[in-house]
Amino acid sequence: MIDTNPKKIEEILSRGVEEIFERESLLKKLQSGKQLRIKFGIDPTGPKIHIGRAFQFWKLRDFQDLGHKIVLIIGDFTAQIGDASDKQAMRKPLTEKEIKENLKNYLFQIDKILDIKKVEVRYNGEWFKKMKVIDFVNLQMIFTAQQIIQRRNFKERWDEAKPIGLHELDYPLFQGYDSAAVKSDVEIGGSDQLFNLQAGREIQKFFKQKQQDIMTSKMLNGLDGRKMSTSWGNIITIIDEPNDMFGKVMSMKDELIDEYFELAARLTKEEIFQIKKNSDNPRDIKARLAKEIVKMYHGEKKSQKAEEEFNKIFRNRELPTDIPVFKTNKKQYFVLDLLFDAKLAASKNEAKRLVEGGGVELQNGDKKERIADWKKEVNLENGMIIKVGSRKFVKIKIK
RNA sequence: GGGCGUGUGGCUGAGCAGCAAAGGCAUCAGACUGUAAAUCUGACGGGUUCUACCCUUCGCAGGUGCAAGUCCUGCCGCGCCCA
Repeated sequence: MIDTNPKKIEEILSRGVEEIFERESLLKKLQSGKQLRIKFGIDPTGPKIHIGRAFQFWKLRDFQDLGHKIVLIIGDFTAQIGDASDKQAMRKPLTEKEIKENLKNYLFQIDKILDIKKVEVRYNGEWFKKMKVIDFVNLQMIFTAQQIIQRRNFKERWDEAKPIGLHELDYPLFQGYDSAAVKSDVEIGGSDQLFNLQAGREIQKFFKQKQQDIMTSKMLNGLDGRKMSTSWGNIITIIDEPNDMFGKVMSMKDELIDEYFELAARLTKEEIFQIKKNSDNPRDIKARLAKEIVKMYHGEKKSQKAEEEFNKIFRNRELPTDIPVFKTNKKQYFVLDLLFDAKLAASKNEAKRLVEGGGVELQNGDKKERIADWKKEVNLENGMIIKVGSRKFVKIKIK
């Protein structure tokens, strides 16, 4: 029932892995043939899972495929606190309503990667909501203030005199206590989670449990090479539309290709080697990577289509398959009003800029006309296409 | 409770009383191409009768100036230090 194939185990312990404590112990556990409890905690803080985080779920999937038990901790309680990992500033606590909403979306997305029916899903409110204050204080006694504060991102904020919420210091305790509550054998997380994962080991020790082994994964950088972050807009989420997903991969920096092959795709080393052998043009390698990533979340067919669509629009500069339609009953239109009304520009000033920059083109059949004068009034015809930049199109429909 | 400091456009961060407000990042357009990459160029609050004019912005509310992001007063938020 438990797969102990050495090759698979080796893959699990190496691919995309940053650190393991204790490696020997974990290896033995995996070889033992016993079913392990693999803990993974998520705070339903944002609505979407990006492909960087998805890597960790794929890692869990590997464990699941070997027959181990995935214990997914939903931090409905801790989400109200806010983890300090990876944060330079305090995080706003979420309301219960937001948490519920996020959670629903989360499970739907996780199901794309894990077999959710086989996962043990636990909410940490289950134990925290009834924890007594005295028990919590006891938990705090396991650590000294120095131990907690020395953690890098606390230290940095401390040194820079930036605010650190007192409650934030408790976060590692809560996450660590989760491990004791579910008696986990292994916990995985991002490399920014190392501190929290280790707290789990300490707390398990305190409760005289066997200490979990911990594994941290490498962090996938965003498309521009900076840290992935929703606010940077450099992420790909696993529910992005196929075309979007494909395009985003194509737009990433060339230097990131290897990283994405390792963390965002599931191809074997041999396959990757082959791809690189076939072409040394980054465009082609990226296209191959993009296709693979889209396939993981949308399947072979849609992935194929996304590639065709991409080539159509950007390589051959043709029109996309689906063009939004702008319905109107006016046949004469001032360009600025047209762009504004068709939502191709957020304001008339912006429309003006676009025209002045030479980014606006009208297409009617084979006739193409670049609009250079923003005062111009144009005659509309059914089926006419307005093109703004290289990727915004609108088709005119006259009522 | 006391002292000091701080609050600027999507973010960051300058700003001597005459600025729609430097720089950086992000964004958008153009050229180029291997692509929505890199590089270069330009734009980047809104509106209009459009090389000009008008309106709205620099935590909030008042005040002094012909003129205030810039000075004064009072609030509010945030930070540090002392208690």
